[in-house]
Amino acid sequence: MRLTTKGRFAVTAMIDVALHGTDGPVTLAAVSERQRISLSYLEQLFGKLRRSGLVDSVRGPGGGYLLARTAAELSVAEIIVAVDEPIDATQCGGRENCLDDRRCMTHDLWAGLNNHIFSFLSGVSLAHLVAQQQAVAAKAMETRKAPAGTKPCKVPVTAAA
Amino acid sequence: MRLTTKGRFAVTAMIDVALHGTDGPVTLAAVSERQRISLSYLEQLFGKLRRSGLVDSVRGPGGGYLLARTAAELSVAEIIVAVDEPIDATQCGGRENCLDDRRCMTHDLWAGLNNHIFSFLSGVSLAHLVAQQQAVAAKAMETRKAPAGTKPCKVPVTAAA
DNA sequence: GTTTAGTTGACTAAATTATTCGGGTATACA
DNA sequence: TGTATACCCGAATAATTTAGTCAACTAAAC
Repeated sequence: MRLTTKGRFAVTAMIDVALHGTDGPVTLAAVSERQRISLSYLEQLFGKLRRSGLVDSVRGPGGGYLLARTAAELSVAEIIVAVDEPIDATQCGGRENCLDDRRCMTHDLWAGLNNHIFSFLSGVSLAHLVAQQQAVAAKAMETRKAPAGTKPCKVPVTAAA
Repeated sequence: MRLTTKGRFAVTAMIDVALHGTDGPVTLAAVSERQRISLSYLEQLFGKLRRSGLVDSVRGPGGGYLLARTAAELSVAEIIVAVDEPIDATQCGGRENCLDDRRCMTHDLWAGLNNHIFSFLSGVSLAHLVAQQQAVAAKAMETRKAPAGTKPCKVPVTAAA
């Protein structure tokens, strides 16, 4: 389990698809413009997401990508695993020879920690993130009368379009 | 919160110090040999760990590094944060201008997820990892009579020196 | 049959990770 | 006082990953 910006891009894009895919496929061009992620990079990421069975693709005009399951059934862990390289995890696992004690210690140690993180992220669904975000947006709408400019980056009231 | 092999190296090295630092400082040369991590890389990592107050250093002959606190008081989260770059986290937070709705959505979204992961890893102490590993080692010792060679990478019985 | 949009692969640039090198400084010890 | 040990520091480098670009191709709608 690795956590980099690559996985973030993937999750962000998936949330975009979840939000905008309610009535038909979402084109990567649209995601690219909204999320400011390069189109070709998205193509790479969605190629992996598709091969992992997380999204379905529709070709031709009016086509695009759709979630293969509901947002509630798609976990953050799945998305990150799909786009991140298999990760050699522990240098000794398999091909590499096991040099000495400590090496193996590291192996088991990280395998255990990986499991923890993985199971944690498996419990976080796309729907959960969306709901959380919408709650923040709703809260921001109520406190809109607060002095403008206090915080440059704030969730706009039109977020959940 | 980022999770890469860099953080793993740091945690692995810290565990090595925890295990071998019971009676005096541990030299990076020893850690380097045991964990097969390049000495200079360790120096870089421990420079950060020291500046973050996670380890204390002793110079001169017989010197080395010691945990600044007990293993139970050192969390995995602290170690990873210490060695990983500050991480720009969200492209819009501060310097960057907030282009549109979605940009900010990503911001809050990841900030939330970061908090989750961070608090989770904050609950995992160095002592916890060591204990977990020793439990595995103890178990391996009992089942030592199993046919040799079934699993090339196994925790040796002499691990908890 | 033209346009839309996914599909694929190769190629490049930038960033990060990992390593190497070459010097320093503080301290124990003889 | 000298010398060896081991931390300390910064620069340079190689390898890998991330991010972006380009070009050609395929499937489907109209």
